[in-house]
Amino acid sequence: MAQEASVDGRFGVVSSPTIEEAAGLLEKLLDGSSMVVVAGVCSSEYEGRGASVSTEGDKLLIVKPGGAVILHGPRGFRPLNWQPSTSHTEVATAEGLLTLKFYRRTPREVLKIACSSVWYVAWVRFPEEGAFWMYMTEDDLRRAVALHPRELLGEDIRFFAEEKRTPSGKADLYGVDGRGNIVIVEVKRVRADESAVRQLEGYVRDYPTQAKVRGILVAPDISDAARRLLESRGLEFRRVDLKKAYSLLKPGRGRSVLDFL
Amino acid sequence: MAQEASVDGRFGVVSSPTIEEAAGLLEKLLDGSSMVVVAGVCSSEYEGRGASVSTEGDKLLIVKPGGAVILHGPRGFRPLNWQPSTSHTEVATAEGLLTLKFYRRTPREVLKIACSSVWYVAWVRFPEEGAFWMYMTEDDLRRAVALHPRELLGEDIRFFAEEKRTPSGKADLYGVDGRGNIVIVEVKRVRADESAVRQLEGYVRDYPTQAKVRGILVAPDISDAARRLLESRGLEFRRVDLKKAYSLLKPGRGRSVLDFL
DNA sequence: CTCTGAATTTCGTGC
DNA sequence: GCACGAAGTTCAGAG
Repeated sequence: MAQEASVDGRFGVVSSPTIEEAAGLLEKLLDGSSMVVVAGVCSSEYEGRGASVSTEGDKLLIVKPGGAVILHGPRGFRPLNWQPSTSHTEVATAEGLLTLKFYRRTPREVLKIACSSVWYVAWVRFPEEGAFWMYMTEDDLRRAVALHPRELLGEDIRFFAEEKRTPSGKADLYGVDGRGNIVIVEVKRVRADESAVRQLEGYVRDYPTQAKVRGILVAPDISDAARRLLESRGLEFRRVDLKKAYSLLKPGRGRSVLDFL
Repeated sequence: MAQEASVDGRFGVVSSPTIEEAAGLLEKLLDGSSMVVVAGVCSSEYEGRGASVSTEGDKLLIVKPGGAVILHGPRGFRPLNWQPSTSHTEVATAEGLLTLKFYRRTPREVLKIACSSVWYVAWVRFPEEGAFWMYMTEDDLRRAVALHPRELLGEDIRFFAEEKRTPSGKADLYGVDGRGNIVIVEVKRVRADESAVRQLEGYVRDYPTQAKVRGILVAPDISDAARRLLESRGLEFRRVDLKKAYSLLKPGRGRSVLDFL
């Protein structure tokens, strides 16, 4: 039998609901006003860009106001199934099962969940969103390199373009070195691999000139295979210290974020 | 004041706990035995490979038996913060806040969460994991192409290698066409973009022969820019019908999964 | 361990 | 809307 606890205006919890009670609750809750959690024993089916099936097991279903649907199993960081947004939702009961269907228009896909038991249904109404900031992104690193080439690359390069379109894609940085050579820089904030070299190779090849074009891969590290590929293509690698790069961007700021590294 | 509901062997819910009650509960629950959900008003801080901060807002914290930690805000599919696995967890109360710290060894990173209110704490003990299958992956498509080149590519190609290492990376398929040309195939299950062309270009260039090597990009679609790049490099594109490809793999099976597409 | 590439990748930005 | 590339990407498979 269902037991309710603390169902006020802000949030609510109902534990051990019957299938019918859960369906009735969700009918109301899945209107986009609430961040809803359903825990129970469920199976799932996804059809769309791919297809997947999961058999009965303990699952955690999260439905957010924006229409994001996330189904977690007991293990792993990634959800078993999901829908980044939903255009239509159906709640029903059939043969002792709570069935939920989440449809998406583009791309066309559907996620079906069937629960034989529901441990609890919990929700928070009109949840408030805090602010969120992220630091130490590739954008930050690229900006640091563009502003401080001498400190980070060991030479003076005057950069004149960022994120410029070429037939092969968008290159990070374009500049001219002390001898007047065109320099194309590809920046990675993680260890560079072969795909990074392929990117740089394409951008260098695309540059419309007969003159020598230098290609420099800038990253905190590079894999052996990537380095071999890079050298065979006549490209260069410059190791960059992330702490140094990020500290160059905000010289006055406290470095608490970096101390941990 | 805390209200408990249905705390039996399998799962439990406590709503409106005090900060101290929540801390006491989590102290016991975060031992790897349970799939735990905490809803409350929290802020977060992450430091490690990158760094991020979120201010107070309604959050949903999920901690799984394997040590995965996932912090969701009210919107979006992706969590604000996470830890794919945790090596050490700390629960404490300080100045009216519930503080949780999740540490990871490699890479070295830490996620700190501070909650001023806790709406509820809910858990499922020793959750059972169901089975999971995924269909219509790139592997499936590659196998279909390798087994049915005539139907899918419009010509007979005898494939003799898959996923072979080259200096530029690992190419999907190697074969010989009717005229004895080497053919390298790159398969994509989604629309092919420029990076797919760059992959193929590298593999073709790496093939150790003076003779002509054909490079074929096989995908359901290709972007305009990718097609231009592909053609400028003398490579080929073959459109493949995913339904057809997947049905070739399992001719006898029902096609319910594909009917939706 | 590292490396490589897929992923129902999602997400943001620019066109 | 498409397209391109980053992501604290995660994940699995191979070496």
